[in-house]
Amino acid sequence: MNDQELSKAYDPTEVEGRWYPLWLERGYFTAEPKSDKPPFCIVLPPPNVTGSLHLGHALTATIQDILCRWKRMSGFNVLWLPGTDHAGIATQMVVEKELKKSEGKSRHDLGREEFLKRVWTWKEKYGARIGEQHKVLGASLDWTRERFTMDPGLSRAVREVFVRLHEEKLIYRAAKLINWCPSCRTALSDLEVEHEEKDGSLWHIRYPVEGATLVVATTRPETMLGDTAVAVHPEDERYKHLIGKKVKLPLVGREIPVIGDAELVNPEFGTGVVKVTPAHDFNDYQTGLRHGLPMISIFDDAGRTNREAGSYEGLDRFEARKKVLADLVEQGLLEKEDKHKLSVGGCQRCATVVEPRLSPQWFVKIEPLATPAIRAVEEGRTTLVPETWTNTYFSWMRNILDWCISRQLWWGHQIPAFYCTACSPKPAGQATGVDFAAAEPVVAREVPSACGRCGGTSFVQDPDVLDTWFSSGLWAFSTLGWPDRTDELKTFYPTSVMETGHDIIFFWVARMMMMGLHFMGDVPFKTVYLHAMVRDEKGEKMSKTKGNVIDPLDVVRGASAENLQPNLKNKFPQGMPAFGADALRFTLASLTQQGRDIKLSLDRVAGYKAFTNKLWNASRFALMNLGDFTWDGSDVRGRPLALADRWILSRLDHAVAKTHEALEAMQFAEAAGTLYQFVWGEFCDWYIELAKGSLYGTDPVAKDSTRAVLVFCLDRVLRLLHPFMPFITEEIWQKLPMARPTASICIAPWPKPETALRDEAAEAEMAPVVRAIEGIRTIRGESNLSPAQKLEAVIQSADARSLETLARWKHYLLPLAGLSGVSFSAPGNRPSQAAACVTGDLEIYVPLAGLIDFAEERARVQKEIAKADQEATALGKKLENAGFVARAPAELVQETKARVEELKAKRQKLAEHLERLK
RNA sequence: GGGCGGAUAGCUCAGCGGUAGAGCGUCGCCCUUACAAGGCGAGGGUCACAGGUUCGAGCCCUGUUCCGCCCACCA
Repeated sequence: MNDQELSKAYDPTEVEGRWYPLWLERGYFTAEPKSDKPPFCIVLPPPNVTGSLHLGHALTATIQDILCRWKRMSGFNVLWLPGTDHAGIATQMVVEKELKKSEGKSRHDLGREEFLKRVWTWKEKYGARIGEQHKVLGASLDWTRERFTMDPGLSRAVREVFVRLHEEKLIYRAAKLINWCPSCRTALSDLEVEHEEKDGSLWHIRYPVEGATLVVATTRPETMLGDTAVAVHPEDERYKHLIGKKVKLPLVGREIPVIGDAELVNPEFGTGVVKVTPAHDFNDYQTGLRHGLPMISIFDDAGRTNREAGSYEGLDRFEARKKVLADLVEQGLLEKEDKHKLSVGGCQRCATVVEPRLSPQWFVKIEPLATPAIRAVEEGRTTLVPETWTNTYFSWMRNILDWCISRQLWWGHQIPAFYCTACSPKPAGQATGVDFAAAEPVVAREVPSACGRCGGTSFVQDPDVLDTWFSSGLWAFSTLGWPDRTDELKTFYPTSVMETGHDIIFFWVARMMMMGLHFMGDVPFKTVYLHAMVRDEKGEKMSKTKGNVIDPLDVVRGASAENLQPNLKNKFPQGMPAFGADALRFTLASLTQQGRDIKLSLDRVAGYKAFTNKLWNASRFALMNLGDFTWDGSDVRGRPLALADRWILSRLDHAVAKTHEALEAMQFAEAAGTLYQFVWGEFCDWYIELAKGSLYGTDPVAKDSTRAVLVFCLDRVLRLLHPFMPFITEEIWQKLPMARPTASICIAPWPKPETALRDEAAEAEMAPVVRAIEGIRTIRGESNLSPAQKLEAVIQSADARSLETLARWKHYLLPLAGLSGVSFSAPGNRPSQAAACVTGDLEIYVPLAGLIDFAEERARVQKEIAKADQEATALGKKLENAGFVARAPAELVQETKARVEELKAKRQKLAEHLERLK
């Protein structure tokens, strides 16, 4: 049996590296395109290829792997499909940054083609790294079906969707006011703008109007260069007579009208007069449309003032603001500046203040797509878990605006719109090229062969690319082979569960719902499980700048001190130990409470690392004591079982049922907690200790029964734990001497509850045994007696059956309570010079003459009495309450009465004992 | 301005109508031949505050105060 022996301490680093390659080689994670088994499918939310995985990814991977491994063991044809997202703007930025750092070049120095080569190189490197990280975590992904959003197949799906939506007039091109990042120099969708409350000013500026002065209030004085009206409320008595008159715009000299607009103007706010800049503010834009105002763009794509700004041309937005204000002051037109809080929109990627800008872009007309997506959730075809997110989903979907999908970037799916170089308008001052803003494109799956207007055969493709989320929106079916009608698509669509973070409900979940319903005619997934955000132990968001990022791989493999972020370095000055993937996964599962942020505490990870060690050593104990026994898989109940055996089998079955129920309800913390409690609190703390009697004894039949139960319990508990801790469970499972139904625990059948294992009688019989042992242990502990000090106990009870049970299982009592002997008798004739404990119907006395200070024992007993009194008084009050007796369930009233009686008896016995201690 | 979470033991969190729980940390006694990453025992909470419903309330309702997040065009 030497080869079966385990090392004394569990070493995850040694074990975890071994199994994954084997699982892969044997194809356990490869889904069958067609199968008689029921399908279960999750598509992994594709991580961005920007860099490495963080703890949020580890959480996602853990939860999904728990579900997939559980379903796989439960007989499902599981497809968990991995992949990565090209993450347009984010990836382009990191590569640009690296290029700048390593070669001092910009992407423009390289040119589009060369730059894209660099991005692909980056993608290969980081895409592979992400794959490796998932393997380290044990994620049972089907790597034969790995996808990338810019794979040829997925790109084809993108073009197909674009063309079809265009044909359906759900994609259109228009010059509208859009969010523009002057730093990234691209359009952004509304979602990519993050609003933040900031301290600003409200400037009051005098605008001269025929014989009078209107004072406007603005937070952005520089935009006055593009003002095309001044608005007042049509009912405002102060100003209504001025509507229709002309204002002479200061600094510029342009004459602009005073208009009345009840929607834009709130007469209560500021001065009640609003300057209108339709080309640089969303409200003003709408106002401009309502009143047919001219729209003057005063900024270029870098956010600098253009020719329209006249003498202010060539200034950055914020310089322009300073200059405008200075000039206004000089001309005595600035009335005052008030402090003012305002919400400023910043670019999601670079935080630059977003500039609303008029620009020709591509849009998705979203309302026709949103309506079915709303209905699908209303009708319960897709359920959000926790369901509190349903309202969030609805409120966004019901107020949705058209989606700007074009980006002025290089990295991404280039828009399949083609411009005929022969008949398209040319940009001013240039002989060649196409004026994209003015030209009419042909939208097509491939480059057209000839121009429908002029017959020309030379085309240029729209240089813009699509919003990254456009392709991710197709992820649930593009990855399965759409637009081809593949077997995978037929088998696995709709997918079973979408598991992702609640921060991307709008970006991703909503878009997948819309695209899935539109192109597949069915929801993309039946359940959406939205997990919480992982934060550090103080509840702060992890970020590189804060230095509180925890790299999941460091947690798994350990890290030297110099490689740790500052906060971790403080915690682990000697470096961080390797906790192992199993411990990290178990921690994440244990902290996954629905609807709450996860504050990851490394102390907790350490606690679960200890748990893996506990499981390891419990198994080690079993292996050391199995001799040449091999469990043949036969029913353990066919053997003569001792009380402890029957009891642990019954408890195990409770754990099986509870774990299963918890997983069904996606209560991962509950499932993990159940298993933790069973393994540590019942199997290790009680069963193993009780089993030692027969294992070390001489009765071969009893010995083999215990051995069979040990193996049976371990087999089951390892299977239950496997979805949470894949590595250690496989390692131990392979070592158990038993007939294995499958070559790997990965595909071993998931344990089902078996009522035949339930044994209420055994659980009831165990109760007094446990109570007696705990009572004696308490006496020992409170008296500060060494465990080595063997004690004699006298146990008395009026209930002969209790005494009989205890006597029968005396060999359980002796070792666990540390007794040299025990005697049983009816109450009365109590030992003197003894410590006492009254528990249930049991009175336990431990003679301690010469061993303890009886003054302390008296104090202890008095405390016990006080405690009993306190509880009895509280319950007594309840019983005196007529309402309680009348209305509470009879059973409860009965229980309460019984408890009071018990407490009184206990008190009585303790008091009598106290008398004898004097 | 709307909406959603959260506030329970020193820390991280369970519990969501019937006598307050776990892990870690703390304090005792122990290197008892599975495990000192361990064993046994103990201490520790007016369950944010104020009302209400109920025989009974961390648990349900109302309001208040903090903390966090999301959405929203108020210049």
